[in-house]
Amino acid sequence: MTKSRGRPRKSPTSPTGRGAEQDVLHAAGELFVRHGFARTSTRAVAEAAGLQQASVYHWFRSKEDVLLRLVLGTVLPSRRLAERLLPADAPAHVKLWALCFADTRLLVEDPQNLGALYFAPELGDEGFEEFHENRDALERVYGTLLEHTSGHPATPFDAAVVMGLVENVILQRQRTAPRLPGDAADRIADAALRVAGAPEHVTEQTRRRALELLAGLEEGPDRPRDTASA
Amino acid sequence: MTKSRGRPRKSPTSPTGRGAEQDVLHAAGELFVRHGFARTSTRAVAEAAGLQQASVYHWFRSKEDVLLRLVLGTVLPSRRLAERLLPADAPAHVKLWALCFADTRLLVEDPQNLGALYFAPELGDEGFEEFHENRDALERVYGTLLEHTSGHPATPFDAAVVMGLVENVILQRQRTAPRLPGDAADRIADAALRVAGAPEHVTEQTRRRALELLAGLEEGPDRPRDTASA
DNA sequence: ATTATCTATAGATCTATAGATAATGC
DNA sequence: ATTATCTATAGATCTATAGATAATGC
Repeated sequence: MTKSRGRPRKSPTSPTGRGAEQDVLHAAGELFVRHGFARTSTRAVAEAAGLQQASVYHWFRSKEDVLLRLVLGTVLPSRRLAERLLPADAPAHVKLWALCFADTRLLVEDPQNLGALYFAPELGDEGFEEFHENRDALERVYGTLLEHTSGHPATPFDAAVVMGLVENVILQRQRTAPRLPGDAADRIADAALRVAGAPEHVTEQTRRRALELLAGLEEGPDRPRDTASA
Repeated sequence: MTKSRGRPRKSPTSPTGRGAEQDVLHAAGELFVRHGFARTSTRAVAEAAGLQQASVYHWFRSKEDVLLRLVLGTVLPSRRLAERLLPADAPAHVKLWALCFADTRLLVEDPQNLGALYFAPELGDEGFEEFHENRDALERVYGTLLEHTSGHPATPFDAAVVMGLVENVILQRQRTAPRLPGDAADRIADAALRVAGAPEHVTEQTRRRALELLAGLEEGPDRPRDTASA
């Protein structure tokens, strides 16, 4: 634990314990999801992060920049997962089930439900192109796996319907009462195969093979083992 | 065409031709959907409606009141449709297909895509209880028809998945490129039956019977024929 | 010297209300 | 008298910048 660099904060504890930048992202995530981006002031973010309002601008160029960082942090893991699944050596229906399952699980297990920010109208503004490129790439993977699963050409509409099945859990989490069952990810992935016209593949075998595939990916190529690097 | 009552407007033409209240609702719908509720000022609404900012408050108690009117105007037709379909004399799978089809069509054919307002974080504020009651009632009808179609108990999660399939077209409409095929409503309703575990009912016969059922409802009970009432 | 924070504030909003005004209705 | 509009504005924001300050690094 090295001593911190600049002037000390008035309230000297970092809420996340991981520095001011993370404090701001964490506070903003919570407030943007709960109240919406436009209605959350930089003052409210700073206060929740244990800083003065102006200090946010040492770490971020604008309020929009904070939002961009949050949505990129949410869509990038989904995209990486999808693009590592796509070339895997397994039947298309197993890969589609695995993608829906793992992507749903990412959304369900995010403590802040940051996926809710995907629906912010501000994402239509200039400066969010990088987010949309990544989301579009993810949607194309859904389309490709859907096509290979169903055996028919899949339109962007079809891909969006399946991906919408997954993203639907974001909206369910936002409702007041807790609605998501513990096996939500399995059930969304099952539903995706049914929508894809492959209900005969909704089996224990598909689920088992998909989970094995995902387990393999986690220690697979491009993802070096988490060896304790002293 | 009677003469108008109060002081004349500075710009004397009503954009909708249906009076100031409708002008405000139409302008607000357009702007709230495009830019979001929080980022749309009452000044912008008034200008698009051909009024001065303060005149909005002759017709609405607050900006939130405008939003409430818009979302009620969108969810109420869906709820009415659902509750007239529910007791109809037809198999559950036909009624479920009909509900998904008709509800999707309402969303797809709304010129302003007002369904986008369902996702506004402001709907979580106090004062929107009436909206949520109506949306919840609609969701319960989805759940009941799903249960009767699949033959299994349906959880709130299951109902929300099917209703989410329908509402997904709202989000697809918001994306830049036009993605919705002409038969989007049919395809969503087909997908709903597949998710419900009844792919064997995705047939021309189901579609035909559902369309007949809907045609019957339009002139059926509680909906007096649109006779020219001079 | 560098860094991260702080204080202070400019300038631009934005919502809702108060009260005046210009029509029609009776 | 009633209605629907208008003008003007109070009071409360909100974002981003300027510049001071209090640490550590060398």
